[in-house]
Amino acid sequence: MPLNPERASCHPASADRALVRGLLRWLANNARPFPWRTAPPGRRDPYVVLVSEVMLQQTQASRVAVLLPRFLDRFPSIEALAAASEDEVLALWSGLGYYRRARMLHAAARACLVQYEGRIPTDPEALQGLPGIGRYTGGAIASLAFGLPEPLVDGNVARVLLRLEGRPGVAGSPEVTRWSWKRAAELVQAAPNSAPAFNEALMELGATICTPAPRAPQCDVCPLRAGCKARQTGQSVSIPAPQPSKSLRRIYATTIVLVLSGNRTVIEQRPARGLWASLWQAPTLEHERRHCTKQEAAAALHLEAGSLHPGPAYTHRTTHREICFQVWKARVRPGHLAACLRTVVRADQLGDFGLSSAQRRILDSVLG
DNA sequence: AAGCCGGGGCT
DNA sequence: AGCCCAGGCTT
Repeated sequence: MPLNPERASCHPASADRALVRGLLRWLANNARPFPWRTAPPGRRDPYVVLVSEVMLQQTQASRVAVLLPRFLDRFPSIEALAAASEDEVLALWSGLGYYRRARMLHAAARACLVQYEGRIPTDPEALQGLPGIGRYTGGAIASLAFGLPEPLVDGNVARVLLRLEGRPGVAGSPEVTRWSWKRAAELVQAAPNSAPAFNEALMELGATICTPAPRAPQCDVCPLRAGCKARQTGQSVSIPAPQPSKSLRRIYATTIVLVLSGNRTVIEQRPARGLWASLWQAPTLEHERRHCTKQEAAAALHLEAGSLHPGPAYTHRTTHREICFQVWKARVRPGHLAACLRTVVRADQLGDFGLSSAQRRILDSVLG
């Protein structure tokens, strides 16, 4: 008689408790110091947990470690964030990518003011009702800030759990997601009082020891190596299976950096939807198949073709786009600017605007 | 269920 | 240079 798969994956609570204990011992000596880890897990400032966890979505911790302090310095409280303009929030998010997160975080701060008297709710259901907060981020706030025994599963946790179990599956697939949350909930139930530290330990182990391909996991120093099925069967590297590759779209972008007296330049705002939505940039023309010609670029800005001088060229890659930038540079007098080019800023004011990394790099290189 | 949204680090 | 990682929302 075949085993019921649900029964076959059942774990004795005593084994789960031992696993939790092992991880907690390991975390005590191996947690990396990060700006959002200023208090023990379960007793952190909910606002700092909210901001850092939204930043950490799809973003490496080392990157967040650099940019979080600047953000918290400017917006030290949920009231300060709610009172800010969206433009300024985007400026402080510049360089982090996935800029919709910044808008939703801003909206979440305002929602907390309106609905919860400026407090961040403790209930996971209420948390998930806030913009930009899903199952993972809601669990992280409930657990790491409020100390509740809530499970949480991010990419690191899913990978660790899959390898422990020797369970194949494609990262991020619905089936893997379902199973990971169920397993994480079982483990949290095995030691509800230690849930926050346990959650953090699982994520930290995944980030530093049980690393994703192509980095080889450091199984020889893993606190869970004795009970890891993937290690026993030599499958650590092949679990989880890679996601099917996505198609890459190429875009040809022609950017014209206008230089005015006093080291000033002209910027424009991108459309509210799509790539780099609502962010600022030097005037840019985008095409599907080729760069526009020097004449086309000059005509679009009502300049003489002779006033354009070649600048740097480089390719900017994102997950599913390749943007080939061709840069032109033109010195112009303020009185000769076309009407559509009305936002003139000093080079040293560009930090006050939300710019993509690509535009930041272009403007920095041309304006010095 | 599938597609959209950046950026940086690894080998 | 090429390949990889990862939440939440929208459609």
